Amino acid sequence: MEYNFKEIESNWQAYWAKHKTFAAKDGGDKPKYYVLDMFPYPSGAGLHVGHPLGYIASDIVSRYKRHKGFNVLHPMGYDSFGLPAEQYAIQTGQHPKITTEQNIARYREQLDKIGFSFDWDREVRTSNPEYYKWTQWIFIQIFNSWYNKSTNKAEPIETLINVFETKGFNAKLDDTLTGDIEKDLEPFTGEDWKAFDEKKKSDILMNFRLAYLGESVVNWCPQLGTVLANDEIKDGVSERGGYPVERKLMKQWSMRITAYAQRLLDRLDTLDWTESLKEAQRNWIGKSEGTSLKFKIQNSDKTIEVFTTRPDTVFGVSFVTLAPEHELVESLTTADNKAAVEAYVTQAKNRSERERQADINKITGVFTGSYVEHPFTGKQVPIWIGDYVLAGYGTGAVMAVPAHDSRDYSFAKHFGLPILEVVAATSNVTLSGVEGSYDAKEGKLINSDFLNGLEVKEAIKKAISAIETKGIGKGKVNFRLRDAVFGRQRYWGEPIPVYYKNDIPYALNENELPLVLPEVDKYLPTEDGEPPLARAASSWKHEGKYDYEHSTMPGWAGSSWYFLRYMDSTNASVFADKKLADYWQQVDLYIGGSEHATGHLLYVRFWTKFLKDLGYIAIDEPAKKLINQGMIQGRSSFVYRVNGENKLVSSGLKNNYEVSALHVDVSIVNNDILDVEAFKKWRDDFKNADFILEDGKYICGAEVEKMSKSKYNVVTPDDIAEKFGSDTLRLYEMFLGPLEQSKPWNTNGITGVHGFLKKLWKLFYGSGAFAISNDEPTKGELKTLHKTIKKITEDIERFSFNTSISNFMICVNELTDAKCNKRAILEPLLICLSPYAPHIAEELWKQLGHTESISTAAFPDFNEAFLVDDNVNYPVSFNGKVKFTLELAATLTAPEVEAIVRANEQTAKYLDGKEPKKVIVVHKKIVNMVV
RNA sequence: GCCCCGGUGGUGGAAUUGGUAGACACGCAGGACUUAAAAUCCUGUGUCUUCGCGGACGUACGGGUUCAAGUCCCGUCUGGGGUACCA
Repeated sequence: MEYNFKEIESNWQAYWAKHKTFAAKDGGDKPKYYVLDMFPYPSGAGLHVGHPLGYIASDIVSRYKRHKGFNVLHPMGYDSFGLPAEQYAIQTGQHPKITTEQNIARYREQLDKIGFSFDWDREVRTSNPEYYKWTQWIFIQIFNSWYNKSTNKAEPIETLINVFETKGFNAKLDDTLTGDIEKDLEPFTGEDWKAFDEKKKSDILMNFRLAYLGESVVNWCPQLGTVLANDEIKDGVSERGGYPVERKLMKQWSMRITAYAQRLLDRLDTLDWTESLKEAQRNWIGKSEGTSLKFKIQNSDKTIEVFTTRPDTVFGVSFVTLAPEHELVESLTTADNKAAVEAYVTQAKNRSERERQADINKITGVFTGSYVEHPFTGKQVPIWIGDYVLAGYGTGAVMAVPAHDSRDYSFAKHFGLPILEVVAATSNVTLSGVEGSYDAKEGKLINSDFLNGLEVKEAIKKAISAIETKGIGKGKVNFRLRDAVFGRQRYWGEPIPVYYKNDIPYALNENELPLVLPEVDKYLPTEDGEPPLARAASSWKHEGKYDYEHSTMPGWAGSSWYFLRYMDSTNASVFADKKLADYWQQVDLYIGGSEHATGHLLYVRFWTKFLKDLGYIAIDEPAKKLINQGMIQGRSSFVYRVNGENKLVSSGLKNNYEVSALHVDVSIVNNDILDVEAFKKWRDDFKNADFILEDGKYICGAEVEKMSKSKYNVVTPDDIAEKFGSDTLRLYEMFLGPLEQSKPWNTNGITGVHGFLKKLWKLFYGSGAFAISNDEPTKGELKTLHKTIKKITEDIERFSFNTSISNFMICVNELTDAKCNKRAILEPLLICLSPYAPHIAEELWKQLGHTESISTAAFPDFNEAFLVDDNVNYPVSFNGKVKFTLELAATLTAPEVEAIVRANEQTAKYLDGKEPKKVIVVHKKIVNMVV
């Protein structure tokens, strides 16, 4: 019988679905193991071969862990809110719900064909009201919480109200309450608080709530009609669609992720994630330690506060620079400079994000006309305005030390400001002065009064203590991380469960959830620029009276807790039962793309810590181990048209002509050879074209690009499954190379893995009919088997799937050579292979007479005894170069080996009568003679 | 600019702790079977040199440590990704 993969695969997929073979049990004696894939956004284009790469890897691990006796949770779902379905809705009027459902159906069909062992009973969809009810619920918990710096965790807002009622609040003294994360507020007493009206109380609490409504400069994307988070912007344009982004001051819902900055940073060290990913998060969080320092403004009682990481260079300050948005700009500007400053500030504020990035090297600024006093020398220091200083970071003002900061240096050079050197570079570093500044944190202080002669590190300490003694500043930590903007002015997202009464936002009660997304007539903003939900406003009101919030949640809301919902996906009374959450704990293995490094993976860590703080779950990190699968790029094929003629020239001859390259559908190209007839059919306009061939073939050009419809280079898993079967697809995707590595898709080697499966089949069906022997295996056969078991186990444990496939090939090659069809060998081999190629493994397992799925079989143990060789093949080298090998008994000791090698006649040849200076024998490894 | 990860045959890649570089697969060449093709099987395949035995070279480049380096150290070049006035 032939290896009929189509029949085998569809049969077993039906069997698994019918018997719920892969349903996880919520408890039991087996240890648990949770394998999670980053769930997909179901796009209209369907899956291409790049998407399942990570799913195949996680499926192999899941199946392997089941064989190893684990209770495995391996779920799948859909991140089903998002922009593409909404953009499509705007164009066509079709409800995004319908588009989304169609896309999900298509995804499901494709996923099923690959034979994944998902527990589909636990599927989640973020756009289902039963799901987003709990996303809204979590939002409300966050809204109703504040961050207590002294206990270092989130607490219910009531505990804060309690403090206000009894002690009041004073931002200057109350470090524990503010923790440097909130804005300055007018101090008030407990009595004051009780006397405040509802609105005032609400406004004050907004400064502390972890989900809050606040005015902030946001990234506004006019084309998408919404604000975007920093991680949704790439190169100054939106990640989705590539539209320009502007800065705009808006009232917005935000999440106070900055409260968790330190914890998000600290816990990274304990995670088994790749170093590059942890590094990306560290950079994004961007902790920097320094000090605040106040400069007194001349002829005024006001001060300018700056943040610096180099207080040691304070004697090198030659000017102070303010951000154009700084609140003191107006009051500091003297009459003479007023016109220039106003013009500059207006211009700076209106520059879009993209313009700022485009002329990053263009130095602009203006003098205010005012001066501050140097806190130690008392000398006057001019105050400038420059847009290289960011309003949102630190205090929005810097002390400029041009000799030791390259940005200050460029500014000083450009405007002819003095450059004062205060750190002498260590001898091995070139001194500054000529071109550029000396930024390094090493060297000795000079021209710096009481700091002279100190090393930079000591000088920093001494400067901070001097500053603190003088009461003009204190040691401080700053983070680059910003609070996450949480509102989106879009339709297809979770409604934010808030309504407004007398201009005060109130969260809904739990029993009012879910707040279901209302129907609207159009998916566009209203005429006066309100978000689409405002279109429903006339009938969509809380208690029939109060307006709901009209913005919706961002894409990352639903994905920030979905790993918890899988534990208890259908529970209607809680987001996840505490018992189940305690049982499944955290994700043991999480696989997904590295593009989520600073978005999803920070947010999900944030929400997990929050839920832990409030006692809903026991863990504070979502995933113990995380692997980033590489991207599979497309490999585009090209034909070359001779300009101005209906003539196509093969790639190797194209240099003889003036040509333009045209993308050609990769499905009609095989090993770079174009199927000319198919091409004529595909492009009707070329049906009469001349083809200039080389060696009778039309060779296409190729280039690696992103896989996309417009480049005609999309290969779907369905195409491959149709031609070779899903087991071949699974093996081939793994065989391509290391999981983490990005690589272009190329089917050139697929026949190799397909041939491997056929060879395996032949071990059972060698003579045409199924034939298996119950004979005792030979020593050699056992060695082959156990070597394979050992390698495969090691490979899976270190996620090296490509080498597993090679090892299976070696094994089957050896068994084929040995003409082995023995049950004692083939049965364990099938179990090893079943995580990789489950359909063929199940089928042959059944042929062997088993009635239960192979997934219930225990993974075979490997026995070291079968691997021990009687002989060792010693490479003998002279001066490190191997000249010959010698097969010697393994029982020989190192000195015995040396003696035999010395006595060998070939050795004599290479020694040429000389006595070796030294002989190294590494037992059971190698012999090296130094001549 | 800064940070991270890479660079090995014609190609994808292997070499887990410093111990026979190139496993496995593709491609290519030759052969068997076949009227023919497909499928399958066998042999060869890093480069240079040699009729052959053999020899020399070889993991981006230049140095170093070591009996021994793809692997460790220093420097350079180069590709990819992230990030960017973060004081």
